[in-house]
Amino acid sequence: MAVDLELTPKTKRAPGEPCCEPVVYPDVDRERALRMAEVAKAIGDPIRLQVVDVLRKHAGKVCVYELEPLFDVSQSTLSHHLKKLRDAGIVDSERRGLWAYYYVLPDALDELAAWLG
Amino acid sequence: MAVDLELTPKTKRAPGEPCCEPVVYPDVDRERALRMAEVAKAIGDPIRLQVVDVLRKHAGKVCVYELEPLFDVSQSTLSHHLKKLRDAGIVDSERRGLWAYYYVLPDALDELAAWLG
DNA sequence: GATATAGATTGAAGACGATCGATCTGGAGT
DNA sequence: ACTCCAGATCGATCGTCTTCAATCTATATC
Repeated sequence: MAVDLELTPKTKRAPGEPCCEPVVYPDVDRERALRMAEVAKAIGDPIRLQVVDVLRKHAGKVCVYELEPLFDVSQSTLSHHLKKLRDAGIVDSERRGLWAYYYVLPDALDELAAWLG
Repeated sequence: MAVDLELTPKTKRAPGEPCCEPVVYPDVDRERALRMAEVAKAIGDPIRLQVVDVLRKHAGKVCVYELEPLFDVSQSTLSHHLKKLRDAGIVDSERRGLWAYYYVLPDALDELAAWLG
């Protein structure tokens, strides 16, 4: 039960059989991982992913009213999804009269896209 | 609610003020959205994202034993995260002796990466 | 066979997410 | 002023996620 202060991992391994290459650290640091994971999580729902797809293809602005019939969820649920996308910094909206126009923020997906390769 | 087959939206809009362009359909169909969202959700956690990053940078195989000290979570939590990545089809593992070697499956991230641009 | 170890699984806690109907808000039309 | 409508928010339900300690399962060494 003696404590081993060597550079080797916390317990001995089978002699003559190295486990694997030396310990490696992630190239992506925790902050970057948090940012990218937040974006990934936001598009980690099929409805939100399709919403982003529609908004991207219509580079202009699309109002929630037109979005609604495309998805098989209630108005409040869609509104909730849009809020998630807003909170993740992927989309933003602009109000004109009764309608709210949504659009994908430029560069919002770039870091994740670049990491994915 | 299913997509409305009429050309006009379900209620009248303010006269003289068109809401927006005609209804558009997502280019990404539901099945593709489900597949991509599953992958996005799997990397939608900072630890899992960093795990994938380490495994990708070390195109070979890295065992869980080497992975453990890199992350500030218990062994069972890390094992659980690895299972999520396996279930999402992002990584796979191979057992050799006591150790389990993980690697990112080729093409696993391609569809999402391509969609993100 | 006995013991140690890498890793998966289980069970439980608490936080978080998706969804809905109902309600609230604030512009527009009458 | 009153009504109507697009959209946001609220409150509730129910399921999933993250996390841990504890246990189980193979494999390796003695």
